[in-house]
Amino acid sequence: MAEPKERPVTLRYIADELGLHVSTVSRVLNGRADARGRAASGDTADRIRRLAAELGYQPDPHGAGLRTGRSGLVGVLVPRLSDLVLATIYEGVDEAAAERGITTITAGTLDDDPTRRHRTRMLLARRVDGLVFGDARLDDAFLDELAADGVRFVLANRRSGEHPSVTPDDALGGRLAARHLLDLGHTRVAVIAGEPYASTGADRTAGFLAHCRERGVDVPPDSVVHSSFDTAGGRAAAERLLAGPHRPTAIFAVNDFAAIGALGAARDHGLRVGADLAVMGYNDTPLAAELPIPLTSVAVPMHEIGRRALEMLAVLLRGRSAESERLTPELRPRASTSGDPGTTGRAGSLAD
Amino acid sequence: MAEPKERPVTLRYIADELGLHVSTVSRVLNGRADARGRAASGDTADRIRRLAAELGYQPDPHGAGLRTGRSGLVGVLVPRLSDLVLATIYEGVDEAAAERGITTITAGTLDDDPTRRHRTRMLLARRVDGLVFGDARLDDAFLDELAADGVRFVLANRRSGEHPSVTPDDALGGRLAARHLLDLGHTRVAVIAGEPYASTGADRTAGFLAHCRERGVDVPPDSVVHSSFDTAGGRAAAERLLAGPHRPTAIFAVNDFAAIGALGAARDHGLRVGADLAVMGYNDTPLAAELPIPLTSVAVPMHEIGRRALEMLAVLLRGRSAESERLTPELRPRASTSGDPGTTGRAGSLAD
DNA sequence: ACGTTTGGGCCAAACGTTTGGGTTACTATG
DNA sequence: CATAGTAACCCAAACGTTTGGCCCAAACGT
Repeated sequence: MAEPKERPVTLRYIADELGLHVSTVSRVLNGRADARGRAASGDTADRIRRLAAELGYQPDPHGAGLRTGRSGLVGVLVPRLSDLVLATIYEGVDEAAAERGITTITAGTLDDDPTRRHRTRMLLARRVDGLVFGDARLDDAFLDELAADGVRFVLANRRSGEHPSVTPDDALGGRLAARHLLDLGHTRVAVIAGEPYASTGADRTAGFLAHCRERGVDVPPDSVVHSSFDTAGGRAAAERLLAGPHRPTAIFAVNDFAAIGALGAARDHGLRVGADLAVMGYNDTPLAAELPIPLTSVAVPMHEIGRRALEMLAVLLRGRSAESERLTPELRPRASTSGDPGTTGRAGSLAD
Repeated sequence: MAEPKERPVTLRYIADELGLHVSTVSRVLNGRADARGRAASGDTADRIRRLAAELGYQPDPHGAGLRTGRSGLVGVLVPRLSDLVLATIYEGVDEAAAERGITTITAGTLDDDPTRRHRTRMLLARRVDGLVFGDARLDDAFLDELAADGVRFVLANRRSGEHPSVTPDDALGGRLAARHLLDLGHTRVAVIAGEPYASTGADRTAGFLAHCRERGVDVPPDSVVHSSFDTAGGRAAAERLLAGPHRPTAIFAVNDFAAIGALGAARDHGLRVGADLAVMGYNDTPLAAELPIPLTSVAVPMHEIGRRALEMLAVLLRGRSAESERLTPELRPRASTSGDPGTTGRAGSLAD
C-alpha cells in the first residue's frame, strides 16, 4: 500500500507517470472550465483524472497560492467564539464557504480594538482573500482604514456606515417586541439595550422606542440601560431597573442571554416571571424555548445571516459590488411574557 | 505614502533596496535564532529590520510553506462550533496557537463519521501540520487509520484508545457528583448519561455508578438513560426518568445543557427543583450559575484543556512524543441540589 | 495545391521563501 | 609570514502551481 519511495503526489509526478507535460495535467485537473476542454483529448483527460483519483492527488495550496496570489482563505472575526449567536453565524459562514471550496479562519476579538487590529493583521499576513466581521462598531475607524487599503470584507450581524453588511432588520425586531408587550397591556416598559457601540442593540432599542412613542407610551430615559450581552450584564442591568424609581412591569432585553440574567434578578426580587414581570429576549437562542420558564424572543435567521455574508463576500471577491441585506425577524411569544405558567403553577414558587 | 508602483513588499524587494542578497535578509528576518547572528553584522541586521518594519514586511506563507513543507496551520475538529463547551475549548486551543504563531482552522463534524472524514480530508488538503480532535469516539477506526498514515493529532475533551489526549478526569468528576448527591441523603438517583460513544459521558457515568456502589446505593439499569448533549435531549431523558417505575429524587446529567432540559421537564411535572427534585449538571458552563435556579455542576477547566491540547500537539510536531493528561474537576454546589434558594451564583466551596 | 484553422500538447517563466554550500576579506595564531 | 579561523555575505537550487505562448500535425476551405 504505502510506496517505499514515499514520493509526494504532485502534478509533475502524474505527468511523468503518464508521459505528459505538467501543464497539461494542471489544466485538466485544476484548470478553468473553458481551458479544460482544449487542454487534452477526452481520452488523455480521462487517463489523467483516473490516475489522479487513484493516487489521491490534492493540489498543494502553497504552490497554487504562490502563483495566483489567492489563498482560498477568508478570515472571520467575532467578539467571542463562545458566544452562541456568533458561533451560529459562523457555522453559516463556514457552511457556505465549504460549498465553494474556500476555507475559513476565525479569530476572537473580545470587542476590543487593539486585539481586533492585531488579529486582523495576522489574518492578512496569512494572505486571506477577504474578511467577514461579526464585531463591527457603529463608528468604526478601523473598518474605514481597511476599506481605504482595498481590503475586501463584509459585515455580519452588526452594520457600520456604508460597508456592505448582512444583518437582521433590527429596527423591525424592536418594533415587534414593543408591539407584543404593549398588546399585553404593559405601560411601564424598560429596555436592556446592550452595548452602545453595537448596531444590534442600538437599532433594536430604537425600533422599540419608536413603536412605544407611536402608541403613546412613554419610556423614561432611565428605563433604558446599557449592558454587556451576557448573563452577568443582563442581571446587573435588570437589578438597576428593578431597584430604580420607575420599576417596570415588562423588560425587553436585546439579547437572550441578557434576558436570562434578568430572569435571575427577577427571582432575587421575588417576582414571578410571566405573572409579576414580563421578560423577553432577542435572537431566539435554542435555549430560550427550553428554559424552565420558556422565554419570549425574537427569532433571527442567524445561520442564514452567516451564509449570506459569505455569499456576499464571494461576490465582492469576484470584483463585483454588492448591496447590504436586512433579514426579517419573527416574534416567538412564550410563557415569560404571557403569564401562563404552563402545565403547572409552581414555577415561581421557589421564591416564596 | 502609497507607492505608485504598488510593488509588493517581499524579501527580494528589501534586499534590492539595501543592496543585499535575499538570503541574508531572509536569515535576519525569519531565520532560526542561531543562524540569525552569523547572517549579518549587527549593523546591517538593524538596517534590514528597520526597513522591514517600515515597509510592514510580512513573510508570505505560500512561499515559505512551499519551501519548508510546513504550513503553520492546525485543524481543529469539533462536533459543533455552536456547542459552548467545545467553543470554549477551541478558544483555548486558538489562544495557545496564536502565542506560537500558528493558526487554527476549525470545522464542525456533527459527530457524524462521513462528514468528519470529509472535513478532515479538506484540512489535510490544506496541508495542516497537525490536528486536534474534539469529537473522538471510544471506538474510533478513523483515528486509528490516521495514526497509521502518520498524521499527527491529539484529542481534546474526549479520549479514545491510546491516542494522546487531554481530558478532564471524568471518572473523578462522576464520583464527585455521586458523593454530593449521596451526602445530601438521596438514595434514588438517576443519570442522564449522554451519547454512549463519547468517553465524557461514559466515564462520568462510570465514576458516578462506582461511587454509588461503594456507598451501597443501588442504581437500577433503567435509571441510566442515554441522550444527546443538548437541552432537548436532556428534557426527553428526564421525561423518561420521571415517568418510569423508579422515579428518582436526584438526577445527575453529564452535561449542563442536558441538565437545563431536565429542569424544564421537572417543571412540567410540577416538581420544585432543589426541593422536590435535585438536578445537577457538568462542565459548569457560565450559564449554570446565572440561571434563575442556579445549577449545581462540576467545573472543568475547558479553556485549559484546549491550551494543553495544542501544547501537546506542538510537542508532537517537534517530533517528540507526549503523555495523555487528565485535568482535575471541581464540584460547584448550588441551589438546584440544595433546596436553598438564596446565594445565587456564589461559587461553592469544596468542603468534604 | 496551398494557406488557414484547430486540436492537442509542450515550454518556460514566475510567484516568495529557505538552506546547504561557497567566497571573500580580515584577524588571530604559531 | 604563512595559515587557519571566522565574520559577513552571496549563490543557486529547489518547493508545486499556473498561464501566456509556441509548435506540430491533421483537417479544412477554396
